[in-house]
Amino acid sequence: MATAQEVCRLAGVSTATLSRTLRNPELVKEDTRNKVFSAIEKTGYRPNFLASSVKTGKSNTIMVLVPNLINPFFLRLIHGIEDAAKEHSYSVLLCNTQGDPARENEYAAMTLSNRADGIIHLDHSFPFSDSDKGLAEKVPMVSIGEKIRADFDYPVIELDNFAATRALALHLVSYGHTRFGLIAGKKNTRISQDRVDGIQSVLRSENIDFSDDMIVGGAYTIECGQQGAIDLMNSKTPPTAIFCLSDDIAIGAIHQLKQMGFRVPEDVSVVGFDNITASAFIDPPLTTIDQPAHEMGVRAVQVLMSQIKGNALKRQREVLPFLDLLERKSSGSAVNSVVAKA
Amino acid sequence: MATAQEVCRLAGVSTATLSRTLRNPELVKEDTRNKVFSAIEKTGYRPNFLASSVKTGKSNTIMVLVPNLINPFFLRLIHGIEDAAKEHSYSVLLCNTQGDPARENEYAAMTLSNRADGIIHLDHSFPFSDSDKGLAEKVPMVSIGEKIRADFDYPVIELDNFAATRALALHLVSYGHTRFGLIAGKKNTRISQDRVDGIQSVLRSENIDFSDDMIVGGAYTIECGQQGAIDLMNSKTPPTAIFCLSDDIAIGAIHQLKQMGFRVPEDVSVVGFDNITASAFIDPPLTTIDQPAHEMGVRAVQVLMSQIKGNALKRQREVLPFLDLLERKSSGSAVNSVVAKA
DNA sequence: AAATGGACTGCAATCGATTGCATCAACTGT
DNA sequence: ACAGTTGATGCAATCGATTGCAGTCCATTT
Repeated sequence: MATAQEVCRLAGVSTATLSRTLRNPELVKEDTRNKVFSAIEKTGYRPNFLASSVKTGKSNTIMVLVPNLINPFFLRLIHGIEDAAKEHSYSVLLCNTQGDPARENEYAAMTLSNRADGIIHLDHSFPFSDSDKGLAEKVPMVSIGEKIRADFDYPVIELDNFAATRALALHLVSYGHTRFGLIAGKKNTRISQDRVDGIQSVLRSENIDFSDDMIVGGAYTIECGQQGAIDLMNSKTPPTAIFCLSDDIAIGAIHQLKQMGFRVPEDVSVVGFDNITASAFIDPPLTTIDQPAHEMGVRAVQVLMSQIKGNALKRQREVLPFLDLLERKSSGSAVNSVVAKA
Repeated sequence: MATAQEVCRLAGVSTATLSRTLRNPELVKEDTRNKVFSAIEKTGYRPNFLASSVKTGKSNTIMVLVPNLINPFFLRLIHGIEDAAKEHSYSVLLCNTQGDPARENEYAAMTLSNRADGIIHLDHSFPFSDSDKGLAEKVPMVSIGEKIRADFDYPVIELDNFAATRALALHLVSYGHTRFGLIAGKKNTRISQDRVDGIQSVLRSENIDFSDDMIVGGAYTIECGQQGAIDLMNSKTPPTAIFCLSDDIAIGAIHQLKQMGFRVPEDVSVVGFDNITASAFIDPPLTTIDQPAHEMGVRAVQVLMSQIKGNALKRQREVLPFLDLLERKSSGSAVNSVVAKA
């Protein structure tokens, strides 16, 4: 690779002019510029990204902390992040924390050594260790999903989970369901709470009982959906309709219900959350909430970039509306359910 | 953030000793080391990653070029890559080329400016533009899947596609199938060719005809699987068994076949390729080939690291065996197929 | 006691850019 | 014709590390 010196010698200019030609062309006279460009062309010179980064103190990189690469919802988020980052000439460092706090912390600490200019955080924990907390105060960060640490100032991009599950609940109530179950991803998170609250807000006004023991689950996985279906259907009052807090959970639940001899939706209705690609193609196609995943990723980058540029944060929470309730075939009337008759 | 100077002043040492304490501790006397460490602790100092990278010329980053973030198979690969990279203290720059050569080229060129030390390439094209080709010769690179440019020296990690589809074909033949269709991802690629050859090697020895017009498709997507099923079932001699070259394709095909009134596997058997998580949970559960995706990612990193460290390449192609033929419920006997009778 | 050698440590150059300041030429206005 | 601008360029310091070389100190050898 040609060095800057060679280019400069060939073009008959100083390194200062070389640098200006590339970064602030308007400061350089046109024919000088052309000389420089043709010298660059001839030598195949590329400015060393690392060197300019040391000097400017910006790595033009954002770090994405993701708990796993299985949940298809994260992929749509990452896709959005990637697109938006590219728009800003930023690169994306993908960090799979595997839900491990130590690993998460290790990655997050990399921002403290200029490895990245900011963090987009998809996990529902706090990525910095206590010892780094003080230092972390200056690291631009935005969370997607929910915010854990109230004592720490960073913005969050979230979905209007309350409204989304309200829509789902209204949908199921309109079919005449009165016995509900719910399979959660992570329990005791704000997301889960908001979603349960959304459901309750509908059921209460309909005087339908929905108690905590009808909430099972604990992971956003297919396997969790299977186990959740087993638990719910074996309870004293098995539900005729099941809210699944992700499409993966719903896929597992439907699979298990069929395995157990229940028809979906004739005996049990199942609704999901996320709208992953596969959910339109399972049997029956899944009724679900379409999340604006790509847009959430894009917004996260925008907010982060504005932090990186040093702007004050305008809003601490940004709540996006859900896109749509997709009514497909996994939900329907409860009148002929063998479960209800039992 | 504390600077190196402060740490040095506090510890009463030079920056040289600071650096050595962190990078080559064995060169520093123990009590000096301790003084340095406690000064680091006190100040919260972190060495600037960018600065050390300029000096060493290594960015400790590998770039992963991926055509999309939809195909779940890529995710397992990326997972493996990430794990292995972390093992080597390397970070992963995720670059979504979206199948666009311009975008791909733009990313690849970043290695030329020390943005990354090497490339792992999951697309089936050649990431560098012709003008960069000369420069690219020195960039460590490894491809996963297949190699496109014969004139360019870089290693490939591939699956034994031939053996895999042979296993699938033997499986289907043992059920008595004689009329086959195939829905490909990208046609005219080495992968597709090898897979078709594997099938042919079985069918020829059974004297079963399998002509090119029974090969449809063109993308590794669910939608392509749907369209492929339509095309195949509307042909003059519709097949009783369909090879799908990815699980996503198979999911689309099965969905479509059911839509068209065919039973799977009673009328038409469908087999997939990849073993993504969802494929065990669709109806019917998919017979498929389990690819060692994680391991392929890991191997790719190992080979790349050895290139980065300057070792000569030992093998140009590394062919991994497939893990398993998972016989599930989407494939079965052809005797009662309405398709065969028609 | 002098010489040898090994273990530590510091000085200062270096990596490859960016950028404030100085310089110089050309142009403007009076 | 001359002072004052303006525009374009170069000089050299700087970013924050790493590292070759040289110097110091102390223990060992003869």
